[in-house]
Amino acid sequence: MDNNKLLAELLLPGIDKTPDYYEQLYPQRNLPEGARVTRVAPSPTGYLHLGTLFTSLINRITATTSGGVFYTRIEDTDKKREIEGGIADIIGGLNRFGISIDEGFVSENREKGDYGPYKQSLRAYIYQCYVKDLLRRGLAYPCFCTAEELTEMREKQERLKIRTGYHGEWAEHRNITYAEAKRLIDEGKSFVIRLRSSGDESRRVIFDDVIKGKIEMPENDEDFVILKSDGIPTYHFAHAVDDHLMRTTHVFRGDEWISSVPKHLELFKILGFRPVKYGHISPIMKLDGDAKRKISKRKDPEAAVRFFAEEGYPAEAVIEYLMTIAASDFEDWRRANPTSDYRCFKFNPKKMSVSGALFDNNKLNDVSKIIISKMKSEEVYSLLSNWAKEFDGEFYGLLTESPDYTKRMLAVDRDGARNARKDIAKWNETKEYFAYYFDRLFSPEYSLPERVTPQDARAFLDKYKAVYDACDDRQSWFDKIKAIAPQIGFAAETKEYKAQPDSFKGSAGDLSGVLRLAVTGRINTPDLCGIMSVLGREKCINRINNYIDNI
RNA sequence: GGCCCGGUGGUCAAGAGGCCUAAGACACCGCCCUUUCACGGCGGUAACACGGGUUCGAAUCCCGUCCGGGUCACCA
Repeated sequence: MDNNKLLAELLLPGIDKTPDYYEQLYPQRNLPEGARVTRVAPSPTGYLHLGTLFTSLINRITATTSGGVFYTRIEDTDKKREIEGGIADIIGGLNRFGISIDEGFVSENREKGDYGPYKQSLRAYIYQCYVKDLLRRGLAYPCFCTAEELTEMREKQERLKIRTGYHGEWAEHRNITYAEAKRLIDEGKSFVIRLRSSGDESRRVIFDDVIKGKIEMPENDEDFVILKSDGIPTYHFAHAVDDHLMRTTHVFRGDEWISSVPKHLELFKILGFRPVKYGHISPIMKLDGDAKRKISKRKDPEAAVRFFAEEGYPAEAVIEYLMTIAASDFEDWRRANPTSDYRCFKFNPKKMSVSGALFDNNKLNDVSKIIISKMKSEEVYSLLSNWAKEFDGEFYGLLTESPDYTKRMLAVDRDGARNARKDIAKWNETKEYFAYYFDRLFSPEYSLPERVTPQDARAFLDKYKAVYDACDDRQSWFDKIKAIAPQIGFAAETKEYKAQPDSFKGSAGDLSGVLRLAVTGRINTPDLCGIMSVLGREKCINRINNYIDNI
């Protein structure tokens, strides 16, 4: 047996499957021409991050647009950094945001599909078969350097001002013999397996990124690690093997990966795999002082997708906003198709921004307001109460005490309104917004509109009480106010007042302001007539009386 | 520092040599509508990073400078 084969047996004994076996086990997918197979491969080292959601959305919509498959794969090759509940949060989050998963992990512990297992820690044996094959072919070798030795080497390279890394002359164990390796192993030394790179730094590798276009870089010539000392592959190796075996066609991932594309391409080549198409996504940025930077898990609460749920942004709004960043033609499409599901949008990665977009809260709020304004009261009731149940117990109690009352409240200026209000962006604003509907939250200030004296206010309210009828429709409701106005020196019509401001104390509008303040404690509200009708006679009269007593 | 990528209003962006006196959206301001506030309508402020080329003509092509971002692990 030659050196390579001896080495392969020494390093990975008991690994007896060959690449051919897996090629047959995971056949080509039977999909129509042009269908794209995409995936998202989160690592459970933290909770669902905005960037991961964004990446998932792009991969999802790409698969959808092309009639392909979108799957999830858990990249848990770094056991040290893994956190409890990470998978549940990530997969659960994708589900909550309506990113449907065709294959792979569909919940914390359930996976489906024929290309599994979809968790890398369960695929160790597969990777090792491929590594062993590389070893036999002389394309990989063991390296016994310790972390300290590697650091020392890098420092030396830095001192010498030459390119750092384990390559060329610096690749200490590149030509290790079977005998040496055996001796070191017998001594109990641990080792990693490195690729024996045939790349040349002076040659260029060119690839066509579906988002960024043509990119040219020096070839990889580093003998990077493919199998760690614990027998688990590095990201690079797992990516090549998994995406090939799972028959992925397109990989959309964060653009921090661009610089490792030469490594990946080299791997695809020596493994005999057809390379995937890459699309590198620019990160979502945030303004920090006046510097733009990648949104960060540690510093920015909005980095965790959970934040949006807590704030009470409807999932649909977050996705809609993300779509506007993802595709520059999305808003045009939306204008042309105001009621279509975003999933019907034909996504074209060429329309993606090449540079990172600043996260724009104004825009998110606007998008969210539009979405909420289109909902009917039933839908608002269901989403709002679900939100409150999780994040505001007191409000939840109030909201669900009388669902019918709450729904009538939500219907004001909404169901059947010709112009939808756009004043709610997220559910955590609604407790304050709807406060006057609930005695427990109602805390009036007893102020007066400009131009109205306490005497006039009382006079108006006394007269109003006498004619008030809780069943009045909008028109008769306001007609009554207009009828009272001239009796106490106010103009019935605003125009009248504006034409001759000196002839009147104010207009009927000022008087409705008095009523508004009395009943809601606010100077601005949605349609007062509607509000009073939801509140009911008893509450309105009580509040009017209290107001009269307190001004 | 090496290697990549990028730079159009405050933000997201359209723009592929003449259609650019540079779209649209968000934000901001004003007016109109109006029982308040919104909604809606109309209008406004505001940008091609800089310097050289190429060309009859440059936001668009080339070079340089500056600025921003990413990456250089047994992390993904």
